[in-house]
Amino acid sequence: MTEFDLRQQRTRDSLRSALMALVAESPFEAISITDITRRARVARKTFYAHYNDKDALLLDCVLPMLSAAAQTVTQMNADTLLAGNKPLSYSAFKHVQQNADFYRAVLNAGGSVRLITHLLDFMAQTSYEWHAPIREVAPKMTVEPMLIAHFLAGALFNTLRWWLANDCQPSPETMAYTFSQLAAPGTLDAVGLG
Amino acid sequence: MTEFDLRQQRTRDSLRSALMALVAESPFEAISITDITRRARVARKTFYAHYNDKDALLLDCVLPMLSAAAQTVTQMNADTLLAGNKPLSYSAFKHVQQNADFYRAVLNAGGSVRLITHLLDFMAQTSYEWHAPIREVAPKMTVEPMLIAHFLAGALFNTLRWWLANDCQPSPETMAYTFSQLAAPGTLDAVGLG
Amino acid sequence: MTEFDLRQQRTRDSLRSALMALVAESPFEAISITDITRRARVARKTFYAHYNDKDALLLDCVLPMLSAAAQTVTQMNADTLLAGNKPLSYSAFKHVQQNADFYRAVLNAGGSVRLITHLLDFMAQTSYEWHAPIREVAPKMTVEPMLIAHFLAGALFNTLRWWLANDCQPSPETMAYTFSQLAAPGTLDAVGLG
Amino acid sequence: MTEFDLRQQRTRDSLRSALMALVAESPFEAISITDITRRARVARKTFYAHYNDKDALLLDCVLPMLSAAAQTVTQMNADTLLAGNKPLSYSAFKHVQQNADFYRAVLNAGGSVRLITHLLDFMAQTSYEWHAPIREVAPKMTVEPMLIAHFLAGALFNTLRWWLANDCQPSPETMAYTFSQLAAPGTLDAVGLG
DNA sequence: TCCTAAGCGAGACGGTACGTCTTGTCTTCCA
DNA sequence: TGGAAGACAAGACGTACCGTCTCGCTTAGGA
Repeated sequence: MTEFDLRQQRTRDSLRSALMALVAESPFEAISITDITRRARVARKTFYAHYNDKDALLLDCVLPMLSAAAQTVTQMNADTLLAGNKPLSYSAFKHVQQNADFYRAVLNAGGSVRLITHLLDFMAQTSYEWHAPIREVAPKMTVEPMLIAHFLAGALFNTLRWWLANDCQPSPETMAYTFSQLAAPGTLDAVGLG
Repeated sequence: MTEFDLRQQRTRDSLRSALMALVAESPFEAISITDITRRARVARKTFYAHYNDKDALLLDCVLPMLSAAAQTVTQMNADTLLAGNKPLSYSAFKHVQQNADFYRAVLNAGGSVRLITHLLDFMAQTSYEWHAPIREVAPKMTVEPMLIAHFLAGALFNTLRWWLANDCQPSPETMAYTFSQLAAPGTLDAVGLG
Repeated sequence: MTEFDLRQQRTRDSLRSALMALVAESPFEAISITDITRRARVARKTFYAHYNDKDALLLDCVLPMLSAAAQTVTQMNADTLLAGNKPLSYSAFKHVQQNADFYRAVLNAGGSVRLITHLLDFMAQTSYEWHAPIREVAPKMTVEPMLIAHFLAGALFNTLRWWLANDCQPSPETMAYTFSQLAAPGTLDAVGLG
Repeated sequence: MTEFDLRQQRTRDSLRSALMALVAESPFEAISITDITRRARVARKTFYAHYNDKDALLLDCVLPMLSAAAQTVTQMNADTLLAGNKPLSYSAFKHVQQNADFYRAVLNAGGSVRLITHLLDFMAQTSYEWHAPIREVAPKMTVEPMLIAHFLAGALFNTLRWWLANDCQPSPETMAYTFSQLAAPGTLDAVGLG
């Protein structure tokens, strides 16, 4: 019961940190389940008892971080959003900077399609939810809100990729400001708040 | 001499159309080189004589289409760019619509990281080159131009993904117009043309 | 522990009998490892976990039979050797007759060099050991004993080949007698027992 | 067209010496037709215009040497055979000594079954023909002559293998004498000339 | 001396085996 | 009973070789 849960939790942790360690050494594509289980000192069978495949483990590494990062700003209301000197994207730049090596390994040529598409969809969804308060005060919605969400998610995603390739220069603060500068006018126009 | 080139060209064509056919049937990830060579009636060795891996073949399928699509607007000058009623993104939406099944198969969970990252970089590069005339007349550049290019490339990329999932509704014309509506204000601001 | 050994033993048996079956159908040279594993319902990897190549498997098929055949006469002493009405070569003729199809397939043009040379060396070695009692009572050794052993091994080997091509006619008893008739005088002379 | 094209002869020579050179460097088994044609500066197609496979070329290298060696003693008559101080096997030992590296490479584990079995049969046939004069004067033939021929061929063959492994020690003369010492008594007995 | 058919080099190709790798399933034993 | 250890079937991987093929160049032998 509790004991088993603890053991299982420990196994999952081993697997997660094994993958994180391996990703720091070689491209995700090149890492085999054999590599992961060997590194985690875990039996092959045990891996499959917890995850269906490599990508499931990868997502299990990333999702908790994402939820955490997302929640830090979810409670903001419309006013803060429009007036805030720390734009929403700031937490994204900060989070990516803190895990730069990991994201560099995973969002480029040797990385994981599954994670990339999941990230794009997750960011779009989060963006959609974040902007719910705005939609409530928006005078007119000339553009499908989900389209805007995907537009912003894609823009942020590729800006992050460029920034990672650029050694995370300039600072997250500057990046977040610039991103808002590029993104805000068009999206506010689109909801009649220009 | 000419003969060899012709034979090789025919082999490449076989491989390309085999891959296109297979991509229409099953996710790219699940397609093996054995599948491709069997379908193309080509020996395994011959595949490797022409391409290093599956992704190289995939890129060879896509790049010619991309260059063609890109060139249709490369010659436009700054005036046309600013005043044109057919925005640059239009050719992208049109092209993707014409190959909707292919891109749906290749840009989602079962697709190719290599192609996605290549596409993002290619679109950023193309965007950068397309906007060269604008940069020449821009009064001030407050934002690194390459950052803008990646911002736009990501935005367009994920908008296209959403649009593909949405059965290419609404029309390419509408999409291109909406995309400009979202993208133009912020980017023009950033170069002092707001 | 024991279980693993049993499983491995069963795998080896499958492989051995698959090869024996295939050798009865087509020349050894023409049998691929793919053929063997398919017939044995065994994975390719598993084959290589047990043997380095086709010849190693072939030897593993033959060696146990040879040791068994060899041991049936190893304990004979010098008296029996000189006086015995069943000469040493008899067990060879008998063994080959019982596996005639196998040896026909494996000792001729489509066969295995590795096995042939191994057989020649094994027969020479066995001959050398069998004749140890004789050497102890031999008055003088005018010829290097190992040379005699190879002489006899080669003679027996090729006599067996001719006999196999001759449909194992005449009987093993007659052959063994004839072989002794041809071999004994010269070899006994050479050790001063003529 | 002349039935004796100089060009074709030169090509065959190139192939033969290429093979001889390669055999001196690596085991026959490990030599590919690609290796041979590259070494001989000959096109792949051309190889197949002259030989069906590697073994055919190998035999074409060996057979002329063998016929030559065989003919040096073919004219001897029965008297010379029985009284001669240079036994028949002498020419074999001499020939093998002159091509020791070649035969070492080709008659052992990495060698050619085809050549070994051909050699055994050739030697038996030659032995049979050489002994024709003896059979004419033999009072009684208690043993099938072809059996004797194969007995002697095998004995000589394996004696040669042992001798090659022994660095061709002792001299061909001694070996031929010893070989006769071992072989003659039994075979002469068998034809009633003991 | 020229001409013409052959021999030939170069090398792409289909087919197929190679030896290695990874995946997901299974079984046995230990804690 | 959960997990470590690891054998196994299935089958893809990238490489190698074989035998066939097409193409022009070269060249010998008959005109």
